[in-house]
Amino acid sequence: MTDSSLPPLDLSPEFVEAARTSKAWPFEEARKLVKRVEKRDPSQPVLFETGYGPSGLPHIGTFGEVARTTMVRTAFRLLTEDKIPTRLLCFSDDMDGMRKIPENVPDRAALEPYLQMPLTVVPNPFGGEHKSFGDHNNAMLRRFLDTFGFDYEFASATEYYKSGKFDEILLTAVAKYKELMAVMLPTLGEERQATYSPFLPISPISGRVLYVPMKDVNGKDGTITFEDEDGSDVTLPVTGGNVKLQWKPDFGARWAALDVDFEMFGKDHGPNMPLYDKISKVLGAKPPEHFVYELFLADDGSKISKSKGNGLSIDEWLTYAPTESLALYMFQKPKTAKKLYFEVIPKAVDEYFTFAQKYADMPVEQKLQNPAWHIHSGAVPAIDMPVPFAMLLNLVSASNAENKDVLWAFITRYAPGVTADTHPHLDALVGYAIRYFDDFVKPNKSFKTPDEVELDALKTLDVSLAALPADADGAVIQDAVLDVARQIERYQDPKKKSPDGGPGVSVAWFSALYQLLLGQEKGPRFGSFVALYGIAETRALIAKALAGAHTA
RNA sequence: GAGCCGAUAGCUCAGCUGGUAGAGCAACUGACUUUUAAUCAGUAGGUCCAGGGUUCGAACCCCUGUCGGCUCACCA
Repeated sequence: MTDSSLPPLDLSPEFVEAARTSKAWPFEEARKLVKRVEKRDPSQPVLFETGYGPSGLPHIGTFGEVARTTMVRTAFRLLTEDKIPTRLLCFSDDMDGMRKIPENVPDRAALEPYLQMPLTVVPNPFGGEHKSFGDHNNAMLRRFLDTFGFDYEFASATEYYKSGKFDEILLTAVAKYKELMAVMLPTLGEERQATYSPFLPISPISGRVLYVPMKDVNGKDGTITFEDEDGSDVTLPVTGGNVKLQWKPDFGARWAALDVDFEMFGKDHGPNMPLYDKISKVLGAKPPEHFVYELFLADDGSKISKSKGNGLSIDEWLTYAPTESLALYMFQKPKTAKKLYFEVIPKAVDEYFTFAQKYADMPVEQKLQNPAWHIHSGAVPAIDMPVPFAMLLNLVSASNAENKDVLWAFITRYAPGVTADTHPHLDALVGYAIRYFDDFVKPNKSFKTPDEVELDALKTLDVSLAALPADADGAVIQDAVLDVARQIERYQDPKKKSPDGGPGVSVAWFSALYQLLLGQEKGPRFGSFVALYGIAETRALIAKALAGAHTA
């Protein structure tokens, strides 16, 4: 991944000008960055970082963090007319010890001997090409990010530690051990204070990451001395991957070592921010600009927890809606706790397409406020979306559309000239709508078991449909359906009149059809439904109802 | 206990730099349908949490309070 894969940005003067005062939050953040680097050598890249704890799978928060960071990055590029290079580093803490065995791995017992060892030492429980569990998770992360086309560079903590990229900062940390401790100790409880160490040696004996007190810290030699697992004192150089830093110092040290300019994180890190900053300063760096975003809540306002299974996973979202809709959700109000549950999806989808459609006609100031600009890193595609997603979801259940063709038939009727070929984005939404139908509408269908009268009625209807030409239109079919009901007392309605003056047909007839054939209380206009759905297919529904197959 | 966020129509939320309150859904009415879905047109609905301040003017800015939520206090 290089800069060249970033989309080109419209850098015309009115855009740059508008960016300077734009209220959109990515610009607010980016302006802080501009100030930060204005006196700096402009050839030095501005580094954006996101962190990743590799003990779990990438999730919706991972997406949000990278997407939002990219939005700030794009805003920064526009503000600086793309004259200052930018990088986005996704840093994986894969040298952390495996503190517990994840739930979602095969043969958990096999991992037991590797507890507390760096994740890049733990064998990969999934087997396959990746050497370690850490490598596997890293690969998952990269595949995940690549799916969305993010521009980023991947970094592995293990690689950075072992290759010596952190040696200099580690030596500084040893030299400033006392200052580091002075920062850390007041934040800890008494018990923890007694054993705390910013350095976590990797035991040469067991290979585990040790949380042990330091017996000696030698700034001159760059070594630490501690009691290893067999009780003997061991002295190790802090460099070369022998020792890693404990979480909080690790954060600050990484910032200092890499000259990170910007990093955002969730509210759970918020209170630690000043601490990270202090560490970073002790180690001689200017801490990056940061941005604290809110966490998501489940629909009842409780926090999302994977074990509870509340809330919504990224897979669930992307099963029913395009990525852009999720990106929109991430763009909107990053600082307020938003509820994340299924019902927000259709709204996000429709809003996204509305924003994307309006984009071209907006004045520049509004373009930069338009979420679509941020979602697409400035390159907003031209989109025509004649049918809202919310309508598709209604339509899909109203029309019993089990496949795209049926749904498309209804759509083309509603919006003549609109087809899958002319509107590929809509076609994608149609696909999502069908999944929604399969997963939410279908399972909730409840078919009525036909009684005597209904059995007879269905048989008659079947015969009558069979007599129609295959290409009969909706009106003809509707008449045939009504004719069937006219002969049945239950479905006669004296208040209405048939064309020949006899009693009309009651709505009960159609309700019965929906309940018997579609498993729904309500349904489409029956004649036009059959025309679109197919006479043969409708007769198949009837056959099923007659056989009692629906209720089984 | 500390920090952050929120409180606007029945529900979910918009309200950008202060200028007579908006949308979607729900409700109701009607149109199209010889009857049913979608659709379309329309109607109704709000002391903008409370109190004070700044202002010609506050949902918006400042202060105080009330209520709700989340995060952190061990670990990443």
